[in-house]
Amino acid sequence: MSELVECPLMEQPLYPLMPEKPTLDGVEQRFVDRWQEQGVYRFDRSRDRSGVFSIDTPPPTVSGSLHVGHVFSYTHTDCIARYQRMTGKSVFYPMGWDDNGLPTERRVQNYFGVRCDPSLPYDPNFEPPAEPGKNQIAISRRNFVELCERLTVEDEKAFEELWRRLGISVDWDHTYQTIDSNARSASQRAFLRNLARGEAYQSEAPTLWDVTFQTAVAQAELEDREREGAYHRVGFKRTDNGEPIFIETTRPEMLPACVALVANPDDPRYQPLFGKTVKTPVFGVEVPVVAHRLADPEKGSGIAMICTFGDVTDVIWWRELQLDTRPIIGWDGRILRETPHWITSEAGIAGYEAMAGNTVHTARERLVGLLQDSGDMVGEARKIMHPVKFFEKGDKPLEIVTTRQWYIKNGGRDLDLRTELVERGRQINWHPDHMGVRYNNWVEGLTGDWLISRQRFFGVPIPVWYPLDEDSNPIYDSPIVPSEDQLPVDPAADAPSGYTNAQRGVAGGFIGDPDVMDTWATSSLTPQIAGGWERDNDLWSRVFPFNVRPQAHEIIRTWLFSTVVRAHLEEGVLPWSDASISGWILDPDRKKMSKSKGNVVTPMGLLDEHGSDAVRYWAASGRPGTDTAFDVGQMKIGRRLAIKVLNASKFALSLEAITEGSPADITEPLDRAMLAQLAVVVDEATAAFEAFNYTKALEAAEQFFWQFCDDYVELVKDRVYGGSGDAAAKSGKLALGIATETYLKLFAPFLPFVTDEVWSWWQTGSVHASTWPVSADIRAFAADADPSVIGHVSNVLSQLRKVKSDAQVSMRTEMSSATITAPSAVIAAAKTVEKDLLTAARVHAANWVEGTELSATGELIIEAK
RNA sequence: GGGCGUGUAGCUCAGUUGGUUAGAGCACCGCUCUUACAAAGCGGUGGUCGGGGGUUCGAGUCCCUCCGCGCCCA
Repeated sequence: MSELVECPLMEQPLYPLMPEKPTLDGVEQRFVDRWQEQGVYRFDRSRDRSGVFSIDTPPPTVSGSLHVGHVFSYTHTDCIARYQRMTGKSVFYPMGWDDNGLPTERRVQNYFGVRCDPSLPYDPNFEPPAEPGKNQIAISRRNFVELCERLTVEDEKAFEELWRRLGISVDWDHTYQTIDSNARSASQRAFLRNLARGEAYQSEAPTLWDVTFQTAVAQAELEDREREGAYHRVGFKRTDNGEPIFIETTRPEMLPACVALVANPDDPRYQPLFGKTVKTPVFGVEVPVVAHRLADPEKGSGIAMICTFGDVTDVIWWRELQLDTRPIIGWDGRILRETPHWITSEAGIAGYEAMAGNTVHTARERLVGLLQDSGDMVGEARKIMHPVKFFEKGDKPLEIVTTRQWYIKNGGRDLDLRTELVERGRQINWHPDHMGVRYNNWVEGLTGDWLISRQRFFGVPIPVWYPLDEDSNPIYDSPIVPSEDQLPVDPAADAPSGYTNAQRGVAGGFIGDPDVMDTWATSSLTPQIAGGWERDNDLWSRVFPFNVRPQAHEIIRTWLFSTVVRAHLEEGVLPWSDASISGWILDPDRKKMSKSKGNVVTPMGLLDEHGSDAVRYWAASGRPGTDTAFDVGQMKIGRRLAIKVLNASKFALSLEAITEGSPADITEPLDRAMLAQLAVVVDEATAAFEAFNYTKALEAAEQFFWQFCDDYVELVKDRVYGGSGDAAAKSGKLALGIATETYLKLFAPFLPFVTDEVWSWWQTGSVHASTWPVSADIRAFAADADPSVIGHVSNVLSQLRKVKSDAQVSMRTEMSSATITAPSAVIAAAKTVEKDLLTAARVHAANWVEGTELSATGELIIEAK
């Protein structure tokens, strides 16, 4: 008994919380819970704007599936967020869910077996059937939206679970949905202010139209797809002498909509024809031959027909040459049933009747038959490949129809605004820099304003009504708008002030605008929605303009640009100072990963298999803006790194590493040299993070850490055990402690779980709530040591190890003497730490020889067995 | 067709304003059961930097040109 009391060494170990066998098992769940309980990532709204770092987090489309790309890009942002938090900023990192739009509508239709009919009244007691029936049940828009909301709640849970498990440090108290009432209010408020300032307007104009979805499509949602088409060579007879003029068209079915032929003004073949007229074959309609620069002499026969509206070039010609309007395509994509008034000949009327009511495909077949019978078409159709415009989510070629739609000015028609928006793009700090070019190309290539109305259901309604005249015709020129305190409104369900719902659709009453806003018209307001614009002015003043918008490069033209437009119009500022653009995930064949190719991987499965830190390590190794290969190998390296952090830290702490001490305690040149190197690494990592280059910050930390483990720890081991006395041991313990604390902090943004695990053994609180290392503090302990010394010493140590490796003996083998040849600078460096070096290499005596190349030889002491 | 990016070891990638014999990790080969770590450690092999031309005392790096790949826009 008494012996135990008198023996201080039998007291508790220095770090009693350190486990006997450290492990990564279960760290994710343990710390996810702990962070939530302790509110580690809670936004501190006592801080003013200068103390805040705010992130305009991309709201994922929750009805889409989770994929590796999510893990990839959100990790990038999280690394930045964690760094900023550690530098002392209060980080505003909200999460949003993008529920709007077509994908959700489709899922709701299939899942519940319903379809939306906006003409129906809201049924507050509606319940969908337990199993979707054969026929879809028609329900009101509000009922439909409620089902959308019900379904997306489930989707959001899956996303939230993944983010938490991945260790994304968002503040879950600031979560929004792009369809929730705050988002609806913000979207409608912004729209009403655009309207009041003349920035939003409605127009009856040719509009790209998806016949499947029955909705208008904006320029930003277009994509060209290469499709097979065929040139049909068709003759138009001159009205003066009956000679045929041959055009080549891929859309012969548009012939009844023809308003002119067009050729390039410089084309000598057709110059004599300008000002003359021709007659359309079959229909016998007289049309002029006109000149325009956009007519391509190389294309087809060099002369083309202009129709209402076969393609976007037709629209330009129609507008600039002020041609007639002769539409023949309906909103359903079929040829209009009623024979147009401009077709008057008997043969023409008969020809039209053969096409009327048909799809364009059938109409084409019919008309080609007629043209061949009449001899107006020469030969067979000649097949070609050509680009055709599609809605990015659609699978039928777009038609152009004339409809009344809402627009917001975006510089597509107003040169001054365009100049301002180009300038805004220049003001953004792009990461990487070259992504700004995409913005610029897009803005300068705009051909019209932003079409924001959509003929869909699950979105934010356009908040206007129209009065009806005595004949029940809407008076579109004088829309009725709500006051801002009435928002959000649903014009399909709510009546405007001064009216009752009994007057809906009645002469002298009103109707609501039936349309909803484009998804981007809502998500362009994510800073406003998340930041509490006009809802929580206190919050707004602390977070706006935001610091950074993280996003993918393919939506620069849509999300990024539209957000700039809204902030510019409303606030006259940029919505954020920086944009950090992440790249794609490529599969090992360097193809973009996609579901259709069957090469996507379930993110949760990855986290289960490798651990969150390991997957994050892989993600963080993808440089900003760079496409990155999906690489399980990198995840395994990440896992090894996490385990190494665990083991190395345990070892350092078991050597009684300490952090309490003064610079005077660091007496050993080796320790100073290591700390000098560490200070440089801190500078590198800090500079990289300030430039949003998380990858470079990780590389700097990692490189230091491996060398620290391989060389410094080996070099200092014996001394810390007491081989050179107490003072020399204390110097090593303090240096080990400072280094351990520092590398844990440097790794914390990347490996949040393992670093907090180690932190919990010997420090209080969370490493994520600690402070980012300051190089000057470390440098104070390093005195004026040269940071390059460690590198030289490592190289010498390697050479001494090589002697043993070549002799195929254990590294524990003693050497009675060693001869080291090296440049003078290396010798000088090594000699400053000679005792540590020779002890670690188990060399009894060293002989230093100056030479150009580093090498070593030695006398090994082989003990007889 | 136009724009941007990219091409460095078998694979994944670093290579700062042009400056000694081009680096790291994985893989591979060899060694060491060493007391933090054998799912580990130590050592090593491996590249005419996509091809060609040019500027320069000197080019992975700058210029021209061609080729491959990716994305964006037509």
